[in-house]
Amino acid sequence: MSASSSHQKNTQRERLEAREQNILKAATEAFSALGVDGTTMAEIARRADIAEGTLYLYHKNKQDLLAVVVQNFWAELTKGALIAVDVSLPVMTQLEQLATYHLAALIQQSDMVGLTYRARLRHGEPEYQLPKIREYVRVFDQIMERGINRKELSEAIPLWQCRDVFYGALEYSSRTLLLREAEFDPSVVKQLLAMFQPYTIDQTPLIMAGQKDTSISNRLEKIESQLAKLLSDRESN
Amino acid sequence: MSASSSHQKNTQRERLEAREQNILKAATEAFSALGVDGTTMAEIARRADIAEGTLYLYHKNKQDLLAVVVQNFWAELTKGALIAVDVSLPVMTQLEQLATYHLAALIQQSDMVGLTYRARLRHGEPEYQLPKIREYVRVFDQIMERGINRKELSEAIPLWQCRDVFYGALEYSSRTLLLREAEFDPSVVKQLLAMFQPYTIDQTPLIMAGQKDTSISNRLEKIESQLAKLLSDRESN
DNA sequence: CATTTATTATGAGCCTTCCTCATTTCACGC
DNA sequence: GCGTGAAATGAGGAAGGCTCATAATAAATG
Repeated sequence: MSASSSHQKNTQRERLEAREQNILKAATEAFSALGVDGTTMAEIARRADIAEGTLYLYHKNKQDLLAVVVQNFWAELTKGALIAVDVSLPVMTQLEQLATYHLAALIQQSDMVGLTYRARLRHGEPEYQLPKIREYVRVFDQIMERGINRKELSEAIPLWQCRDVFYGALEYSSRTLLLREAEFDPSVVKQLLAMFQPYTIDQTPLIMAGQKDTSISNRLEKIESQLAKLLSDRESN
Repeated sequence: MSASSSHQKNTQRERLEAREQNILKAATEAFSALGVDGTTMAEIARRADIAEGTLYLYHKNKQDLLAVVVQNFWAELTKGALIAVDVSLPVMTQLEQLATYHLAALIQQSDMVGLTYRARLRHGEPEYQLPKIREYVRVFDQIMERGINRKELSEAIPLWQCRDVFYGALEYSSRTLLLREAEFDPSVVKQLLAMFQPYTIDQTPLIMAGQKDTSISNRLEKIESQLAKLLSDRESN
């Protein structure tokens, strides 16, 4: 089966693989454009240029096909996130990169968020979580672990709660921005990261000394960032 | 019902109202237990003890019925939230009450979260937001406004971003807790509120008096110098 | 090449579900 | 009672998910 060079163009397996990709692409575009309920299996078949029955050779049913589409999306997102994050930088910068990447992706491909909620609903429903999403979430966890190892983050940081704040806030923010038909807004990321400041271990000895009153130092940080923002805004005018 | 002794039991309007409530209850229970796709109009009609066609005298279609169910849920939640929050207490305490109430509700009625996502999908889809949810969200906004008025919160607080962090984090946290089959966890609320600390204006005179703390004045000086630098840079352009 | 065998593709048709509408039942005033 | 308008009904149309008997194609064999 290896010496298939004599055959026409592709080995059977390759043709099947290509067909599979074709179906995935057709389904993704259809679901994205028309929604789950608005998309019929006939429509997907038409877009993939195959018969309706053929779909069922590749996917058990519509729900299964949707799950594959969604999983594929998150797998691609994971690849992009790993590229967007530069591990050589301070972890707070890495978090900023991830947050920026994530928010931009949610805004740009907002349909996929809805499809993801839909794909989770398996009919035997312990609210199953898709494996590829787990992998994506791990990108955040890895950054945090790195932060702890490098002593840039407190060991006492409540990891999973921070994760929920991070992703939860970004998803809601993306929805707000879309609702207002606004563009990507970097201040969202800024504000969010500012909230994680209390968990950072400042590297400069100056701050180490002032660590006793976090409330005040946070307020100052707030002023600093706002000031910076105001100034940059003025500059752009 | 006592005064209308001449009539059988109820006036027609009351009977219709009761019927409406019956349908709402039947639909809510069915959707909640079986999911949207798992619930047929026939099943709802059966539970409400009416004919299938009758459903369509009260609701345009299945999607519309779902929307009514979901809206009703959020309206009830709003009532509960207003009771749960004691406006005489400090705003941070009010926020804690709201967060606790919200998280508990999401955990206890997690089905409704899924139904809500489903109800949002109108087929002419600018990702419409349900009015009753808007009202619910206002509970948070009112607390924040109160905080600003009472000088317990900074005026510079980015309201909508805080709102997204608040609700986004709580929804994600509820999902995490459910996934682990864990109970309500008060530490989630604690951690979340801690992240809002930077926006609070401390009321104790202690801090007011300690304003000449060197650490603070040092950092203020730094801000001043940065500001001066930025301004001079700007001038030179 | 010819023939057999295995794999892959097809689409007519079944079944379920949403929804409509012609018909029937009911409530109420006269 | 009786007529009128409102409310309720359920049979049936329409549409979509999915199956399966059949056809086409590729691989294996002589």
